[in-house]
Amino acid sequence: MTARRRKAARPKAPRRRPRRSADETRSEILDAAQHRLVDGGPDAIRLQEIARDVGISHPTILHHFGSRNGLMQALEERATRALTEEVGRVLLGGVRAEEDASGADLLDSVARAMSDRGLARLVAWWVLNDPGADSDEARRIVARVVELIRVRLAEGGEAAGRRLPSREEIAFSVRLAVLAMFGDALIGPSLGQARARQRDTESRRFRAWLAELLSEHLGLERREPPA
Amino acid sequence: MTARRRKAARPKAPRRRPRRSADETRSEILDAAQHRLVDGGPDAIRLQEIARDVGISHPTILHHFGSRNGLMQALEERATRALTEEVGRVLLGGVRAEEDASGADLLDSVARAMSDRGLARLVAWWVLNDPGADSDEARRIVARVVELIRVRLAEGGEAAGRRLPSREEIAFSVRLAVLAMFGDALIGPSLGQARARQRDTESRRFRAWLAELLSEHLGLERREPPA
DNA sequence: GGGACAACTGACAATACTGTAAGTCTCGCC
DNA sequence: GGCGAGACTTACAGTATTGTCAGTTGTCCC
Repeated sequence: MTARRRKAARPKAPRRRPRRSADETRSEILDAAQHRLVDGGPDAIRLQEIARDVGISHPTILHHFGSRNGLMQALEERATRALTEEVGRVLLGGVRAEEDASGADLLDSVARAMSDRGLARLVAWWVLNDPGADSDEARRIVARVVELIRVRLAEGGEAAGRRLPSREEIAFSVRLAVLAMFGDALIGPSLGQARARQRDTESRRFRAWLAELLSEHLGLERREPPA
Repeated sequence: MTARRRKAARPKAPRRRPRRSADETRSEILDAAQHRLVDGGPDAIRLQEIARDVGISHPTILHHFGSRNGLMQALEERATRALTEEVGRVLLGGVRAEEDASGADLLDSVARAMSDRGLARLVAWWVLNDPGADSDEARRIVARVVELIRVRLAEGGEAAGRRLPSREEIAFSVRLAVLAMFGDALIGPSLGQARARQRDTESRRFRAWLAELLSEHLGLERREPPA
């Protein structure tokens, strides 16, 4: 009675299956996983459900990522890279391109990445799951941003003969901006005083206000492009 | 072969068991659950482990809370109440008691509640798990704080003949402070530029800096108590 | 064309977790 | 002292989820 422990998979309906490349599938799996993570909470990452979303069977996920943990790690890596690139793009692009990418636009970009693309939730999730985590990546980005701002302040300040804020002061400003956008994406709407309809407007006003506050504090207010 | 589906629990060693009151046990269970949630991540709430922490069997938890969900709900309720009380205590007490509870102390209190007691993590967890959540409680607290500050500004401002900031401006300031403390508790250390040893000092400096920034902006800087 | 490699699958195993049943023991109360 | 309520336990059921196995099929390359 113990024989035949396994039954072979039989070709039920040998339907022609279009096959994707490994990278393509991996990417789709990651997309689905991220989607679920972002709007379903941490418990929403079930291999079977992700598989269903993508239209594959769940062992395929294991085939590609080795284990559930492997999937999570891949997800984290990909998102970190995306975040880094986003920040780099926004900052380098935004700051250099136009003369006045002052404050508000920059904050808006970061805010969009944080909330629209679920970055804040992703980050929050990692932090919760891995309390001791300590991202050198983030530190490095902040450091770079601080230097960028310093350079810009030096350029603009010379002409006006203003005093240059200390590195710490700049670092604190950046930290504040990041924390505010991060927190805003998570709990901002619950803190707003406007009615539900106008939360978005309120958030935008808040960002503008913050940008103004910081520029003012750092002495970065170069307004009125030559009319 | 189908009889005797259940075996009665037999008195293995009729050890004298000291019995706690229901409230006591409930409270201990909640403590353990919160502890696990705060420093083990969202997946760390397992009935069996909580039961082990407390020194009871897991059905006892179900006996007291009905279901796992019931436990979570109770946890949320208790923490919300604690938060509300904390904020109220700090604000009403802190603002009224001494003349100069200005900014920094207040931020420190909130920060302590957020990080030491794991409130930030708790909140983050709820937000992640319940994306649509929208806390009226939080909104109400913010509103109350705004009014308090307004009153205080009006008192101090009359003498100095300063212009009173708009409600929105105050609201934004409060929002910023809350977001900053919330975010700081979660990802602050990963953003700091100091080496690991001095993160605490850096955080404190950051709070002081923020308090200064906000007081200045709101025109709340009444320094130098009569020497 | 044929062979190797890898994408992919269905069936199953193993495990872990929540929840239930039924009974024991303690305490407060009359 | 007896009794009822409820705190608490053991044993078990049910189910969901990750992971394994062995096999099939498409694709690339010679």
